[in-house]
Amino acid sequence: MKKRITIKDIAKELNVHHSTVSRALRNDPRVNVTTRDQVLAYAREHEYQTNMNAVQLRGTSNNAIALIVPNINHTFFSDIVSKLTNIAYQKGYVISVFQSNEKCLQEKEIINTIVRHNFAGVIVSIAIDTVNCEHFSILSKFGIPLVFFDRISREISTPKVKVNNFEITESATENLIERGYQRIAHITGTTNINVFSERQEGYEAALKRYDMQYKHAVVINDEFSIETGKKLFSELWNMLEKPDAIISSSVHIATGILLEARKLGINVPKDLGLITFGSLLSSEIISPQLTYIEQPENEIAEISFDLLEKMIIHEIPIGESIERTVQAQIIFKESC
Amino acid sequence: MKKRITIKDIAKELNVHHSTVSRALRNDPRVNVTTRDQVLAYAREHEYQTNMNAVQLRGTSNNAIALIVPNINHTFFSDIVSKLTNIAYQKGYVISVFQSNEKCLQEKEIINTIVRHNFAGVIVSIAIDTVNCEHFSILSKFGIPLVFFDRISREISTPKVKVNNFEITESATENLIERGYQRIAHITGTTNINVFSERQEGYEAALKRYDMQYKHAVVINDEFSIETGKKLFSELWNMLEKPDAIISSSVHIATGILLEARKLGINVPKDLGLITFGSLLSSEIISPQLTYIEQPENEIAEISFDLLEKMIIHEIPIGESIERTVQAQIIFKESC
DNA sequence: TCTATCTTTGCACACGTTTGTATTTTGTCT
DNA sequence: AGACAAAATACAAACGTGTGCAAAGATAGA
Repeated sequence: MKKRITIKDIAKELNVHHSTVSRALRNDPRVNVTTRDQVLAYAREHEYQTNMNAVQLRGTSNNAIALIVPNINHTFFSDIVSKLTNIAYQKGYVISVFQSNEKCLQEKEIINTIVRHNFAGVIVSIAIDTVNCEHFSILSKFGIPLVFFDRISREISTPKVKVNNFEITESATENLIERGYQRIAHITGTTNINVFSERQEGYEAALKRYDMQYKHAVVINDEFSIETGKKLFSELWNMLEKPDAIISSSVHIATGILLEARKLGINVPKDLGLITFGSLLSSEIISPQLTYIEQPENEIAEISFDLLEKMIIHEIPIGESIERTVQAQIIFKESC
Repeated sequence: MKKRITIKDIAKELNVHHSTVSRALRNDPRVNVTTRDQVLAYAREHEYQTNMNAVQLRGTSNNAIALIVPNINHTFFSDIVSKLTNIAYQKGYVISVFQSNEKCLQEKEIINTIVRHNFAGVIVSIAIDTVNCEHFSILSKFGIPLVFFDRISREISTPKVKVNNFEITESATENLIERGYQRIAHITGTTNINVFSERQEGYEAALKRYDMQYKHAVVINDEFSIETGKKLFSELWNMLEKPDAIISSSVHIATGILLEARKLGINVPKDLGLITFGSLLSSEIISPQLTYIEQPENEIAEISFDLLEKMIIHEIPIGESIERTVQAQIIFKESC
């Protein structure tokens, strides 16, 4: 466990000034080729590593990006995390991933951490728990680029990447109607999140256009789990006016519904139509296979990173209000 | 976009020296209560945030931990990432997650990044691609604590958390034998990873004890995907000596096998027994349900963090060779 | 009032880099 | 050889904090 080697150590050893070493390491043309090679050789041999704290303190450069997601272990987010990490790596940036656990308080503290550590930029999908987005404004105050994706805040003016939730849910609802379903229920999350409110609006728009009288929206405050889906469906099925089709914002919920329906001997898709947002890895093996709405994770990751990078290199000013929408699509299978 | 406020700014404004401000912010008893309150009030009002780069440069404290996993979007790892992130958050540490993509080269560069950014400690599960673990030794050289989990390196002397792969695979194999399966195949990964070699050894030990003549191990170099599983099984089923049971190291592979078997009209578990490591979220809904080996992700995360923290606070010296083994268990379902 | 002790604040340096400017060395041409 | 430009190097300051030590101020005891 030896002490970390610095440019001053190298300088002393080679009888030059440390500023020369600094320049040599960065291939500055002002330093003589032979001394540069000497420095590089010595540095390589002694495993010199730049101290990024010093570099960042000085404010010269900064390649650290922060990514905040509500959950790391949900497919939608873990896919995006994975993609973003790879894109960033390829472009010479380093991504740190943070998990808000859907809690506003944790989100706040993460933001503070990010400011304290001087990250070059932040990509966020906000927590369900978050109603007031005030804590994000500190980033702009400190001049830190910010990009929202999927779950965005209307209050904060900054680039955003979102999915066409309204249109795709409207379309899904219309599809169910045209297939003859009469009583379509919508299971979604709290409406302070744009994603869920837009889906709800799309659902309602379709019902209205087709002049359907049945309307039933369920807002889930529980965890989006299979268990919750089961419980929810058995409640739903005990109501006077049972639905004959369901659109679910969560594939876990939908899976729970499917399981419970199967247990109750309900035929999907005959007695119950089902469309869900998102898919499971094992979707193929489930019978009946779920019709699902596929969101373009790759595209979301790419656009988000692109926007952030443009902000970092000042191609896009901080606070600019750009909104990019990507297209989800319905993948028709057997459940409707 | 105002400039970041520093302790010197506060000092100037309050007509005290910045060292006093520094002490006040950290509740040093040496500073007068009234001036301390003044400082704290001013800091709060102007949203002062410590510059961690300066703090870390000075070497006073460091609460940043790095976590390297082969893939973020595989259940086993994303669960551990999620748990670890939460534990760390709760204890006042900040976790940055890195993804090696199973590539040794990326792993190396991540290690360098970690050294450059002065992380307080590292938790790693190594990439499949990694045969030579030399690049990890730089961490000890720089005095950075290191803990391996699941996929560990035998070469490096440092705390390690592993699963009882040998015993559990031996037990799984014995179970299949006692249920009457005669030709058991083992599908696993490259043997330079301890996880896979230990499983292979457990498999062989069981065969030997029961004096079974059929032995067939398949090492997968492809991606652990459903597609690979399908292809693999159709190959396997075309061999002269077909297996009548399979133990799979990957749930994706097992799922592919199940799908392909179903397609070929093979009855699971009658014609083919199947046990897999790991499970899918939707495992419940698949028919037949897969018998799987459950690994205690929570425990792995907890122990790993605990060991790392002890190293950070010097309760465990760097380079200490501790090995903790957690117990996996077989969850019996319908596939065998 | 004077010394002794305790409390509070100021001073200066260090952490490892980068960079503008000053200084030295080298090379070229007359 | 001398003058001058060009190349190479050295110097110093700065980024924001933390800390040992000195200094100043306050308090108390005699």
